[in-house]
Amino acid sequence: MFNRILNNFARHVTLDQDEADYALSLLKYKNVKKHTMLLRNGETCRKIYFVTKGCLRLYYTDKEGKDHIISFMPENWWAVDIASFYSQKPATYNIEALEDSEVFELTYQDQEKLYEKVPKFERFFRILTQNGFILYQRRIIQNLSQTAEERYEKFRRRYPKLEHRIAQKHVAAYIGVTPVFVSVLRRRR
Amino acid sequence: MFNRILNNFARHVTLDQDEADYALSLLKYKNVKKHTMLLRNGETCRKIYFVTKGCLRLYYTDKEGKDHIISFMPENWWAVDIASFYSQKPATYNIEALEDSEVFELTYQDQEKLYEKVPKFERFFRILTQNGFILYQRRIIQNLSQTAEERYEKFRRRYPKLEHRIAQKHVAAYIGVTPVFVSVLRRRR
DNA sequence: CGCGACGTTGATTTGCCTCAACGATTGTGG
DNA sequence: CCACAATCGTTGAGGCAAATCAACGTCGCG
Repeated sequence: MFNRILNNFARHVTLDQDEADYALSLLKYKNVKKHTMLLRNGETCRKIYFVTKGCLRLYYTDKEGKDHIISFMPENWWAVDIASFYSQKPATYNIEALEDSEVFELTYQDQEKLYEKVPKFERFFRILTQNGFILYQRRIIQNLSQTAEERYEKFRRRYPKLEHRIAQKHVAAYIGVTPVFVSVLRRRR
Repeated sequence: MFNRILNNFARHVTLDQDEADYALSLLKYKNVKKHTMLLRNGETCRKIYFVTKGCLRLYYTDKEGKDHIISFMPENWWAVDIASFYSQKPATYNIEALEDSEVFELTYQDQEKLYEKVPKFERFFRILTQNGFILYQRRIIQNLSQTAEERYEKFRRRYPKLEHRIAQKHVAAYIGVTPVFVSVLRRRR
C-alpha cells in the first residue's frame, strides 16, 4: 500500500526506517470517487496529494466558463495548487478526480513538521518543484511553437494510454483546442 | 553596487553581515555588451546570473530556426537554464543580452558552497524556483485561453516599459505571434 | 555612404473556431 | 431495470484570427 509513495521518495532522497515511518505517519489515505472536487478555486489549498490510483486534473476556469488544464495527475504524481498551498491564501485553480482514485494527503502543517524533523524533505519537494518548473518551460515552448496536431502527439507521449481513460474534452482542454477540433484531429490519422 | 542584489536577497531571507559578505564574495561582476551570448544551447550552464542593469532573454530555437522566448530578465531578475544548471548537462536554451548589461555571476560550485555555509540560501533559491513555477503556470493558462492582443497587454504589465527598450520581434517571440502581426496589433490601438 | 536588419502594409491562405444537427453513451429517477 | 434526459463525440458549413508572402521605407552600423 505504501510502496508507490516510498518508491517516489526514493527517487530523490534516501530515508532510513524511522524517517520513512515518520513521513508515512503524517499521510492520510483517501478514496475519492470520480468527479470529486479536491480543491475549488477560492478555497485555500490545505493539502498536497499523492496519487496512487486513478487520475486527477489541475485546471483553471476562465471568465467565460471554459476550462484549461494545467496538468493531469495519474498514478505517482503529486497534485497541489502550489501558490495557494505555500501562501495559504485562496486558490485560483481547481483539482478534480477524473476517475475513481486513491490518494495520500499531507496537510500544510504536517509538511512543516516533516521539514523540521526530516530536513531531507525540503530537498525532496524542492526537486519536485524544480522538475515541474522544467516541464512547464517546455510546455510554454510547445504552445508557442507547435500546431495542435503536434501538441496532441506530445500529450500522448507525456501521458501514455491516458487518452483512453479520460474524456476527449479534457484532452482538448489540455492541448488548447476545442473538443470539436480534437475530433477532427483523430479522424485525420 | 551591491545594493540591488542585497535587496533581492532580503525579499526572501534575512542575512547577518557575515552571511551577506560571504555571499557577495562568491559573486563576480561582469559587463556584457548587447548581443553577447551568455549561454548557447548544447553548452552546459555553469553559472546563474543576476541582472543589475540592462536585459537578457532566455529562449529556445526550434528546428526551423525560429526563436521562442521563455522569459526576459531585466534588472533584478535571475537568469539560468535551470535544467542544465542543476544537472550540469547540455542546455536546451540560450541566454543573450538584449542591451548593454551588467550582471553578477554565481558558479555551480560556488552555489554549492553557499548552500553548505549558509543553508538559508537553499530556501532563497527554492522560493525563486517556486515563484517561477507559479508564473509559468499562469503563462500556460494565458497561452491557452487568450488572444494575441490580450497576451500583448499582459506582456506590457509584466514588464513595464520594456517594450520600448527591445526589438518588436522579441515581443513577438514572447507572446507567440509573428513580428508582422505585432505590427498589426500596434496599429489597431 | 551603403548594406543588412527591422518594421510596415496589403493580398492571400490556412488553422482552428463557432454554430448547428445528429448518433452514441452515460447517468438517473421512477 | 428500464426510460428518458443529459452529456459527449462526430460531422459539415461558414467565419475569423493569425500566418505567409511580398514589396517597400527606415534606421543603425561598419
